Amino acid sequence: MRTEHKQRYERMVDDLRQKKLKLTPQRLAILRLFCADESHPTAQDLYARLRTTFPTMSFATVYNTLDALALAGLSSTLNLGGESRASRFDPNTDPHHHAVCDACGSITDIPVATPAPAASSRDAHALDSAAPGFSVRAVERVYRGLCAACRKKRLLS
Amino acid sequence: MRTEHKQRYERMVDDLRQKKLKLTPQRLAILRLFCADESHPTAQDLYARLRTTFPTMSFATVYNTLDALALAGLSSTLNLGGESRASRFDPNTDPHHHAVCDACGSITDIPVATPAPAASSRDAHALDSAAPGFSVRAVERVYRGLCAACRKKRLLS
DNA sequence: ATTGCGTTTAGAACGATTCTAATTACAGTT
DNA sequence: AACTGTAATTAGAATCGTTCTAAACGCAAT
Repeated sequence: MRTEHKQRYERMVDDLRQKKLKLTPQRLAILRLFCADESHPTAQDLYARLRTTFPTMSFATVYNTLDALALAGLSSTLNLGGESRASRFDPNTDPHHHAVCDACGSITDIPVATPAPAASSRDAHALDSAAPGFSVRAVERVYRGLCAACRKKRLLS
Repeated sequence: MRTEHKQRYERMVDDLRQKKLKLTPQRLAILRLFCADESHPTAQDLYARLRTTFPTMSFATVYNTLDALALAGLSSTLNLGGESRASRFDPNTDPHHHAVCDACGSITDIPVATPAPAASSRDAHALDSAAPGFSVRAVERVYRGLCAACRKKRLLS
């Protein structure tokens, strides 16, 4: 786990270096926080935590850095609606789905189960019938429901 | 097709009546536009078209009406990111997925292919391993890529 | 040490949505 | 058909998340 985060961090730093982008202390701090964060934080979340060590940090810097990572394919941006309309940022580049809790908004990564060929061929057919000529680049799946903790709370009340 | 839209409209009107909500001319106009619109319009889209017949229509009215429908389960709200961050509204209550064009932002409904039991059991297992105790209410799937028209344009340039 | 250009900063601007307080008008009652 | 309670509409302000701006700054190549 810890090593996985470290690898993420190193891939991110390497990418900035390769692209001749500057390794500013602000950027490195953002990367360090972000690559170890499984909670799919908002820009606000990161900003708030960064301000404790960089009192002058600006929102633009957070967004700029996250944009650079997304452009490099080292992170992605999730728009899942719900209470807050804020984007959630995801440093996990392995193929995965998301389980989103209706009550608390928590997001959990779900590794993809390699699909049965029969199922995927049926899906491909449905897609081609409804949207002929559409070329798929990526498929996203979101499970909506209640996480274990919120389900428990709901049963009590 | 036409009858399908009419049925949607009637379900919407019936629901408002049952809930003792008032059938104002503004609401009826919104329903008429919306239930026949396959383009997954934004609130802006609807507002702009409604203003031609209701020059005094307010945004709040559009949002209020769409909220009422969503609450009744007669429509849903899509947050798909992309260029504009505006929500897209969907009057189709049949189970379906969405194909979203990266270039033009168009959204196409894809009816669900009934999944192979083997595949869905594998998915359930992956979900339960990664998010134990999560109770699923709904599953959303989004295909990202290029629609036929945008793919064609891209090949030419 | 110098210097060029990418970065950061604070704050303004922006787009989408929600809220507010005052006005209007539906629909049930007489 | 007039009356009335209450929900709905309106214009505009407020809010939230995000992007832009122009000036100051500082990394890294020389």
